[in-house]
Amino acid sequence: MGDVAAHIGVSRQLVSLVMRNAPGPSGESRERVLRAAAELGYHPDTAAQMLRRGRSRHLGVLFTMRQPHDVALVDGIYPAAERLGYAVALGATGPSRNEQKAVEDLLGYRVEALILIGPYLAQKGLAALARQLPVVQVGRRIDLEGVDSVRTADDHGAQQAVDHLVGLGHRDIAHVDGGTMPGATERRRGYRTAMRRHGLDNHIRILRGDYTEESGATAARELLGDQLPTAVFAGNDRCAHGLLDTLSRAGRDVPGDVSIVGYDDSPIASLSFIDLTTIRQDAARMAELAVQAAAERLDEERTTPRDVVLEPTLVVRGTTARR
Amino acid sequence: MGDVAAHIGVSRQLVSLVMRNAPGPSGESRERVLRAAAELGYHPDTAAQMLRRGRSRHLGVLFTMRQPHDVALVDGIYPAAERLGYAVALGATGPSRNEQKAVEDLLGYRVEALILIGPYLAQKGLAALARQLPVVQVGRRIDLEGVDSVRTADDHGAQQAVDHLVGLGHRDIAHVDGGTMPGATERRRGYRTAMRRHGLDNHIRILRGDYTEESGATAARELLGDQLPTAVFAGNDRCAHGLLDTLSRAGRDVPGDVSIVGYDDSPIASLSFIDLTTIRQDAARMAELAVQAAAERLDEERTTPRDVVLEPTLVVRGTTARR
DNA sequence: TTGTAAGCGTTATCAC
DNA sequence: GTGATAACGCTTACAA
Repeated sequence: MGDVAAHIGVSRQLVSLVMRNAPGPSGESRERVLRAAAELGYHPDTAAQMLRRGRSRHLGVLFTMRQPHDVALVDGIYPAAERLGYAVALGATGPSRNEQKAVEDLLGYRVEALILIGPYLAQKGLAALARQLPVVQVGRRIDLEGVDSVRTADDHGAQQAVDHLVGLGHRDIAHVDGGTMPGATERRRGYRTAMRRHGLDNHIRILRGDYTEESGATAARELLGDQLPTAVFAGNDRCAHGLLDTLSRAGRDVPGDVSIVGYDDSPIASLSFIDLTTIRQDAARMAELAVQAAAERLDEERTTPRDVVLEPTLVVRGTTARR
Repeated sequence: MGDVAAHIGVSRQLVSLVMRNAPGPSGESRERVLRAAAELGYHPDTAAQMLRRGRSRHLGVLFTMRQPHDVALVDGIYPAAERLGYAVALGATGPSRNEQKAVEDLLGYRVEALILIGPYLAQKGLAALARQLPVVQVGRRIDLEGVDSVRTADDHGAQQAVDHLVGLGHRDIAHVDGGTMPGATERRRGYRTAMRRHGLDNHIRILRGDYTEESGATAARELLGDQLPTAVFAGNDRCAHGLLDTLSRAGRDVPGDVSIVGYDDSPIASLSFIDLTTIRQDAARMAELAVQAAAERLDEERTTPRDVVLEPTLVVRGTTARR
């Protein structure tokens, strides 16, 4: 910073004011400083800023890059955070890096709040975390002091899926669930509720799965070996994809023989050769609400937990048809 | 840090020594300090460390979360960096965040080198960047002062694909290329070379594509409407997937009617219902070499550019068969 | 092992 | 608008 100031013969604090565009400097000075900064390739040192300001104005985001829906969420978090004056620190988890480690790194950066996408932190660890800083869990409900959740009404989503299928004349509707994945319990519950509501109690059939293509494929094989339902509601789009491909390959026509509904409306759902009927979660909006929840705790001192629930919407494409 | 020291009645610098496990403190002190730190939920402030140390010991990683292969690279970078004493700062690019912005953020964190995965920074911007800090581009060749590249011998990979197909008796082999995506030029060249080497010059047939499923689907439709080759070498696995599904759906059997080879050996390739013959790029190794290249510039003062090239390997699965 | 002191790049607060 | 000065939390060097 000193270099920039020296280069155009002004004070360091003028440069400082301009760089964080604070009020004061005249338009002319602004321009001179910015030009000089660009010329010298100067960027303010974020670490020094954080230190001096006493706050980082950073939001930590924990994510796996595994689910397309999670990727969409991360995309949405950047602009939302920027609008509220926050920067984003990413912490990836994966085979070589567990949640614990990622969280510790983020705490080291003094992020002011944590947005958890996907990863399943144990309840105990979460509670401890939430005592240190606001935590927002995206995708599943958390009932803990200091933790907000932003999610989709997954039970409604599941009901929409079933209603849609029943409306098409299906009765024999199976569900490949998401096991312990975020939202899976609610989707399972919604499926059961809707089936009962339609008087299809004895058609309820739930296969264990998770949110991967392989679980869909496994379920498809099971259904083929047993008795094929006329429709399947999958735990998410990836699972639906596995179902779809495995059934097709086995000579079953989708949607001629079997209808399939996915969940998420991730990019794969709209691929021309998948063209999956699915339940849409609005990732951009969820990201926005997650950031907002964090900001409310940080800037408006909210302390009572919030559980923000969005309504999902049915997106009808080509994998469902009249029975 | 003062709190921790006060809490157990020791000096701040003892705590400092323990926290970064420097030699000196006795085993007993170590334990007491660590226990106290855990109890108080204390983590050293990374920003303050960076500032005082005068270096960040951070590697900036620019990535899109779009390609599975890129995700695998990010996974590999973490452990590799850790081994060499570096931390990782992630900069995601996507629809809402361009490379420019992501790079500036990383520079603000004073990352000591930049590892570029996937994103296609313009040559000019790259050259300017490389004057400020070491840059490692993963996935494609860059011939610039200050820029290293780590990539797979994509031309060899393409040749392996063609050789494999020719070995199975195929002659009419098309290639759906990756357009301007990283490595696509080399894969195209390798395809041409191998076809010529086998005397199949007049069977050379290249369809424009990119590294998405949709481009594979489009190419498949084109091939179906024109004249179906007996084998297709796709630009990458995602493209192969689009080809595979679209052809299957059109009633063509893979590999009965058409053989398909992908590229990357990403997770989708090994899905049971895709089971794609493909060319494997060793992402973990590439990540390691990328980190190593950066570390060499940083720790061993290497200044001459390096272009590290790995040999890919053919992975035979179920989408290729004797003609 | 401990204490003392300096300094990293920035921002904040003065008085000018 | 400038200039001087302190402070953020930590590491490092040196002496005790």
